[in-house]
Amino acid sequence: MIFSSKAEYGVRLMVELGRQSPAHPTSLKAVAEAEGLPLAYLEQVVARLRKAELVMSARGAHGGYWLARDPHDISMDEVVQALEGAIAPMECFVNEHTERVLCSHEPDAGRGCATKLLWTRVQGGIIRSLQQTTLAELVEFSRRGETPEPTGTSLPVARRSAVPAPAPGLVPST
Amino acid sequence: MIFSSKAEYGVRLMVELGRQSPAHPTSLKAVAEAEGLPLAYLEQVVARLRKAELVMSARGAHGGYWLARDPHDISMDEVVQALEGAIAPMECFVNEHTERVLCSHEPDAGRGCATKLLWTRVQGGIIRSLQQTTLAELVEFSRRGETPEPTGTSLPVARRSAVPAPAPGLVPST
DNA sequence: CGCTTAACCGACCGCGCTGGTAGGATTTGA
DNA sequence: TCAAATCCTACCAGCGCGGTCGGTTAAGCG
Repeated sequence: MIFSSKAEYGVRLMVELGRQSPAHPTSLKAVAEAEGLPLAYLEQVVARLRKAELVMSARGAHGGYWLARDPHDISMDEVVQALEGAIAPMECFVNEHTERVLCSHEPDAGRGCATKLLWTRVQGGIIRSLQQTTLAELVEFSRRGETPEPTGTSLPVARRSAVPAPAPGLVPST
Repeated sequence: MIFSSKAEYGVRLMVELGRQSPAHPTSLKAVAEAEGLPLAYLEQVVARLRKAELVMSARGAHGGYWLARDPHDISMDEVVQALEGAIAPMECFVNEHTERVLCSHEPDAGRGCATKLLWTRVQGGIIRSLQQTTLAELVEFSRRGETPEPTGTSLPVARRSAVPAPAPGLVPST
C-alpha cells in the first residue's frame, strides 16, 4: 500500500475540522467518536499536523484543534507529507545513504539510470495529484454525496477522456 | 516508500533483457553480476514476471530469460503490477474486507467519502505515469546517458513547464 | 552416460516498521 | 478543586520486507 493509516486518519481529521466553523476548537474526542477512530492514536496523528502548522490547538477544558489556514489554501500534498513524511517512490530518493536496498541511482559513469527515470515520473504523478487537490474540495465533497470534477482543482475540465480511466484491471494478483 | 525492492530489481532486470538481442536467452547469473544483485532473490523476482508472461524462459545449460514481447509493446504499469501486485493507495482499494485499518470507504448513507476521492486521484496519477512509459524508453535511456523527454510516451512534448517541477521541498521531515 | 549449467521450487529467518495501547504530566475553564 | 482536554514518552505484538538455503528438474556437451 502506498499510504499508511496515518494518512487516512489524518486526512479525515482535517476534513472534519474543515466542516466545523473555525471559531471554536473541536476536541479530538469528538472527532474520534464521529469517525470511529481510536482516540489515543489520533493524538499521535494530530501531533504531526500541529508540527507542520496545519492545525492549531488550545489546551485545557473546551480546548481542541482547528485549521490554521483557510481550507482553500491548504493543498493536500502538504497534509499528506506532514503525515507520511517524504513522498518518495524509492528509499534512495530520501536517504541518499543508510539504506538496505541495493541502489545505484547515482549518475554512475555517465550511464543513465533507467529506473530512476521511471520513479521520478511516478513521483511527479503523485505529487501533482496531491497538489491539485485542496482541503476545501474534500470538505465540500463530504457535504454533498455527489461527484464533482474527477480531477484538477478548478481547471477547465473538458477533456475527461484524457484520463485513461483509473485502470481497468488494476486490482488482480498478489 | 511506495515501491519495494522487487519493483526496483524487476525493472532493472527487464531493462537488462531489453538491452540484449531477443534471440538468445540471458542467464540470471549474468544479470545478477551485471547489476550487482543477489541471484537467489532475483529468482523470486523473475518468477513474478514469468507468471505475468512478460518474460519467457528456457531451462538447462545455456538457458535463461528473454522478453516475451517487443519492448515498445510493454508498458511499465504491467511490469510494476506484476512485481508489486495491485497499485492501490489504501488497503481497502484491493481488499474490501480482511483489513486492519478502520476504513468506511463504502458509500455509506449517501455521504461522499472524501478520502476515497483523494486516493482515487492519486492512484490515477500513478497509473497514468506508469502507462505512459514503455520499456523501450527505459532501455533507450539506459543506452544514452542523456535526458530524453521528461514524460509521456511520444507525445508532442513542447510544454515542459506544465509539470510543476517534481516538488521543490518534498524530502524533509520524518 | 555423467557432468555442468541453469531454471524452478518451497521453507525459513532476522529486522524494522505499522498500528496501536498505557500511563502519566500539564494546562485551562467552571 | 475538579474535570476536560492537550501533550508526551514508553512500550508492544504482528507482519511484511529482503533476503538465504537446500534441493529438484531439465537441457546441453564431451
